[in-house]
Amino acid sequence: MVGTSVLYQSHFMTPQEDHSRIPESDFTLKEQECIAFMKRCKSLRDMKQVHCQIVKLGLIWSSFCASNLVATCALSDWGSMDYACSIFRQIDDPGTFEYNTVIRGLIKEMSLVEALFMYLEMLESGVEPDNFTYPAVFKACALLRTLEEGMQIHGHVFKLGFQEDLFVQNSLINLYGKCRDIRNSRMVFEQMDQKTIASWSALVSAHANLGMWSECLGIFADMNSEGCWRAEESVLVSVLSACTHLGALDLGRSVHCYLIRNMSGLNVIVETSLMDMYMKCGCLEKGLCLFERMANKNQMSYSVMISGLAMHGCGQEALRVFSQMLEEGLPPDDVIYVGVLSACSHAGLVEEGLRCFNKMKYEYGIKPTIQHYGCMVDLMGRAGMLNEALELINGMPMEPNGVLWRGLLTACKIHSNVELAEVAAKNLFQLNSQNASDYLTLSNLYSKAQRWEDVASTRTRLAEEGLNQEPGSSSVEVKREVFKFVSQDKSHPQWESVYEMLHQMEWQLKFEGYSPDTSQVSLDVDEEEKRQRLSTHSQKLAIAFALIHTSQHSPIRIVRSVRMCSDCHTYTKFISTIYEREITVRDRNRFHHFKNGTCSCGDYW
DNA sequence: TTAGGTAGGT
Repeated sequence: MVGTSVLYQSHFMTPQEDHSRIPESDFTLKEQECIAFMKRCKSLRDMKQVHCQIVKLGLIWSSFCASNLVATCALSDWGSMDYACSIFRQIDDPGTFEYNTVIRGLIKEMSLVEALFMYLEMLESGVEPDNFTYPAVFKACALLRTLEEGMQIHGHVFKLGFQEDLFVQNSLINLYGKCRDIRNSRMVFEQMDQKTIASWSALVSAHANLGMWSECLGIFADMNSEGCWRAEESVLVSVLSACTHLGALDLGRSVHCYLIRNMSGLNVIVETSLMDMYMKCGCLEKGLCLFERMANKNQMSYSVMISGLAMHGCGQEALRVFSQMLEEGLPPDDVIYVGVLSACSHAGLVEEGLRCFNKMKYEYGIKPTIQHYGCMVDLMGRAGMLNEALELINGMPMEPNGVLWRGLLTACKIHSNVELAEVAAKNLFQLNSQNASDYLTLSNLYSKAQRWEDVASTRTRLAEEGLNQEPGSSSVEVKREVFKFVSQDKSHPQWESVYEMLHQMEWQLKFEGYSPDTSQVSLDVDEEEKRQRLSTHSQKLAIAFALIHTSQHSPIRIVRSVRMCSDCHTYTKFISTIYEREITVRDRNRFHHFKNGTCSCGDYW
């Protein structure tokens, strides 16, 4: 039974109107009419009118009507949880449906803890949950990332025997996924008799959330092989994200083809992920083309485009897109400014970068984060403003992290400044950096300065710390297969033909005027040994392999695990002319596009 | 008689 206090708050009825009980046998027809009216409500005001009618007709005594009233108020977009709860609280004997509705309503307005308390109240009141209760409760746990409570409630599911309900299982996959418990997420999935697109989707998202990109693609392949291949945008967006992170351009392209064939139009999220995938897989033109054709660009589409252009070294173009965004009235945020500042840094646009940094702080009131400072240290460092970069670090309102000191150390390497490099390295090592490459960078600097004793002591310290440098690698995609090479690699079955090819290439390079820059080899070995080591850097092996196995004029795409040495850079420029190939190299930070003897970075990287 | 899971892109 519902009391009357709330009802009289309505503007549409007065206390003197009678709402005496009508016989239950007359409920059905009038109930249906009231429910039909509820469904037509477009606002809380409409709802209050229907509510009055219900009271006037005496139907408020019908638990079906009262339940629907609570449900409509709790779950409609225009609804009000306060109103829904006030009706709910006046129901004498709320049952499972009423509790389920209120729990869902609370989750809808993100009152997640309250939703869990409502579930507890339900249990304490002796109202038995059903298979509709748990998907909602697990959703609350998933959003709160509360694994412990989620697991306890999973126990209730077993106790009540809902463990085989499809919706309960799907919500559990999601719960464990969100709580980073991938083992249990998979276990629930594997124990399911029947799997729907939502089950696959939840499992793909669980892996995507953890950055398990290869597994994500594996699940997607299983999903297809089990005949569950349907246009489900959310799954495809996760798959595109995996392609982006792994550089799996071919799969990304096939997802794009599928979307074009099967969808009447693409929404902004799908378009943005496609654009991101193309840009990060090296297809700048394709990304730009998608961007230009997008009907509705939002802040994130601009952000993806700006950071994509930054990675490709197109600083001016990134700044143009940024201005376009501001002209369209979209406000910049801190993430977009990371893209803008890194665009300036990669393209050597020092003045623009400094101007943007100040504008961000003073015009838009965005407080610089450590990422922004990282970009600025990079920007100044690359441009040779090493003391200014150090000053910026020292004046930061927060403690500098390893990324910043590493940025300064790399800049010192570029500009051969051993003194400042020692300052950067000292700070970096104090942060307990477990990165062997930092020691090697310092050692390379000492080697360039021919300070062999310091080279030896740095390498000894590296050994003492027990750090192993994972060898830098270059991967190349040939006929849909990825081949990975490390320096001086002879592990590939065809290594002899690769080395033969390298030999032939060297002749051509010599003829064209290339001479190896042996200063890039930081070992105290003779000149011949240095040349030999230099000629078998992983990138060169990957290029030789690609030249053997790909058709004439076809582009070569290489993914490096570490930054390119300047000799490999020069070498690749020569190769792009001699063999008339476009070569794209992606390292951790950016792309280099080699064509006709030049590189898109303009030799600034 | 009422309802539910997945929902993504920097």
